[in-house]
Amino acid sequence: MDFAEVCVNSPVKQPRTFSYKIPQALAVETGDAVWVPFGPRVLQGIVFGLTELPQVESTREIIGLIESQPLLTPVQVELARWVSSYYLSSLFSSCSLMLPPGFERRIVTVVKSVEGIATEKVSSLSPDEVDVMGLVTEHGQMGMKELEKVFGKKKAHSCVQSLVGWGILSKQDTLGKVRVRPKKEKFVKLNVELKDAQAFIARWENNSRYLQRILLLRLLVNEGKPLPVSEVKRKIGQVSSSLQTLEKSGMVAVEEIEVARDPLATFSPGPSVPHVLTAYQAEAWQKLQEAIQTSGKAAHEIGNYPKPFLLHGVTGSGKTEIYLRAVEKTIEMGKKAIVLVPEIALTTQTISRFISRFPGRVAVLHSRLSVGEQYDEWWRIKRGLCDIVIGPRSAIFAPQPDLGLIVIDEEHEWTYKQKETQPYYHARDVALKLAELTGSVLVMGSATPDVSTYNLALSGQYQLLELPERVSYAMLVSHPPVKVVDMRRELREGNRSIFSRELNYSIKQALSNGDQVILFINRRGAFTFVHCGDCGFHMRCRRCEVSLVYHRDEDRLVCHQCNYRLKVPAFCPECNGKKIRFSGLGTQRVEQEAREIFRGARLLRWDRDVTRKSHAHQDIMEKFLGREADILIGTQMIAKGLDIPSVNLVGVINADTGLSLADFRAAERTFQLLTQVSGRAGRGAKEGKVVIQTFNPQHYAIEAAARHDYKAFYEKELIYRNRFNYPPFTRLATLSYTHINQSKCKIEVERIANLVRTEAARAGITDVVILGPTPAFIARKKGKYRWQLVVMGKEFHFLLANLILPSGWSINIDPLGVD
DNA sequence: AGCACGCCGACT
DNA sequence: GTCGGCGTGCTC
Repeated sequence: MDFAEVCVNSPVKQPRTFSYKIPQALAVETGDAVWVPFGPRVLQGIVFGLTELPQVESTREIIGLIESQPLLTPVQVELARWVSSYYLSSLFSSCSLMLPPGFERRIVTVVKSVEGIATEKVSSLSPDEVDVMGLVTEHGQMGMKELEKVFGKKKAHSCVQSLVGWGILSKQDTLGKVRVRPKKEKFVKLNVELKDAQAFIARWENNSRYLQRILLLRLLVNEGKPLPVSEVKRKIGQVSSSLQTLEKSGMVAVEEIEVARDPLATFSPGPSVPHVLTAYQAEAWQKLQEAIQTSGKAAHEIGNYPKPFLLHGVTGSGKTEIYLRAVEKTIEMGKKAIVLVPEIALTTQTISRFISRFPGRVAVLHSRLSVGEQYDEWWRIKRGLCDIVIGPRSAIFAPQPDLGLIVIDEEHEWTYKQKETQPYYHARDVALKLAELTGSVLVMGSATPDVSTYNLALSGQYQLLELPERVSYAMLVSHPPVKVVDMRRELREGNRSIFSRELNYSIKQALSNGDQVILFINRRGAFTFVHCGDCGFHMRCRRCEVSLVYHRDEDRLVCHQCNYRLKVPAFCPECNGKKIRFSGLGTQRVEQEAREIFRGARLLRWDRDVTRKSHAHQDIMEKFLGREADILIGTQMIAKGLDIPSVNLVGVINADTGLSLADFRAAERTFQLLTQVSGRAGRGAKEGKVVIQTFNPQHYAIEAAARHDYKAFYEKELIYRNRFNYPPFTRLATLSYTHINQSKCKIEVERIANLVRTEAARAGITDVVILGPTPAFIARKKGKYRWQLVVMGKEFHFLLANLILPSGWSINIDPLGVD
């Protein structure tokens, strides 16, 4: 094998590998990170495979290894290949997901002045060139980036080029700074026999000049192991001089040892409660246990990997206990696990249970960890030191060796789909592929499974495990009764408050009983719609096609898309009218009105505006748990993970906000959210109550949520999906294009639409429909127009994979929601 | 990123 | 017919 197929970190994203010759002296294997020449520069690359023959005749040589061991396993290389081809993204971007944090290093161009320039050359330079030369000579050397800042990109480049041509300056590519390296700490240890040290102590301990040295030696003798210098300093004060003397005399040695930073410091382990399984739990556990046992015996080696599990369990049915046992069993079989949770900050209660059940063996991957901490964790995992990796969607790419189990908690959550940067992957789909590649057992859990997931479970693709009962502290509890209030009727009967009479009464009742209340409203801000009472003009963001929301605490109009902020105008910008009207409902207004109506009640608000600070989630949760507030008002955040026994009433202020969205998944989302919110009530000893306010009381999503009836919802939803041929009956992809010029944007999208349609016809593809061009749901974002095509069909992969799109385009496979 | 290549307009 | 603007594509 003389050649390597390498995917390079090229600024032009390439979905393929390039062939390089392996130098005689270099041992290269699949998964290695290498430096390779690429055009005029040196780039980072990942070896995807070794071959006898290159793709092209003339090849260049690999420069060297970046790390002495492969950073990706063969399975990960395979997974990267799959991610790239499925999501139509570059190979390197897929690898990036799996590489140690801070791995990517840029090339920095540095300009230096050349020694001994003949002065006669200088006289023929332009004034700009003289300035550039002057600045560079003054600093000795300068980065190209800095020069660009001073002179502008164009000028800097042209001047540098001619100066280099004259031989006055020289240009060199160097590597950018390493962003992270292992954290090292100085340790001090005894460098002589124990008895020699003791003899030294005995001899000098009464001499005051030796005080520090004696203290230090005693400490080392007593501890019997190397100690961090920082700890020594903490215990016996300043020691650097005596340390130096002892080191010189050879009594002690100081060395640097790599240490891991401790990211679990912020998690307090919860109590580890032994559990007795209910009959349903026991049945589910039985099947899961069998699968873990067989897969541990490498059944997948004959191409027979275990069928994924869907654990459908109502809120509070004890899914976490099943996960914990599955992890335990997996470890017993000598394998390791990855546990995915939707959002670390909102699932601390679940994570604490893992940490206390498996102390010292859990790695929690948290986006709030510093890059350094993330780097340490990556290597700890890679070295096989963590039996369990818990994290958000990206944790599916953790370098966990000997993988035997993948758990996806709250499988239906949308946070599992990456939508900020390419590849736009879904962690659930990646997990399915990874489970297949490693023969791991995959457990997806949810109270309200994704309609597509449940459909696959019913069709036998997944094994369905059902937990239909609620348990609390080993006792069976019933679902709280849900009262649906028709807000049209409230209006008709003269109640214009945002609280229905039912909810108003229930809150007062709960407060007088000393119970806690949760109020759910799915929008931030105070008023979500601001318009002119005279001409009807409505306040919109000037860069995005969305309404501005009035935020009372800062007295500003805020764009929830681009964060643009604006003072409320005193006059209408259109007709100069004075009647600026506020309407629509957000958390701040609910807080305000609740303050007026329920006087004396202590309120707490939980939305993105108050959680921007780092530990805010934890703070709010603890405050509410510690009964420092009576009413908690919040957005979806309160619907997740919060397990508070003393909450007896949950009020949904407006169940319809999600329903009105132009998305075929609107009903599903509403059902999931309402079910989750309702699940917050009555987790303790008392029976809870849920009040849902709505203008659509007959909507099937609301009716089914009120009856806690997942199956009824699923059946209605599936009929609707089938009628309009939406997933799971088809697949979707959106191709979107952004451009500052509205008409250019539209023309380009029309061009591609025609291209795709022609190509589909030519290739004889009949089951693919191309919708559009249409403006995106948010037709303009941050000043750029957005048009898109929606591709619907079962087999569009071939069609899209061969499409060549100019820059400005992006493809989203299996998109979630409107964007 | 940087360089080659090519297409089009202004000039000898 | 030639020179050179820059827009586009390629780098194993």
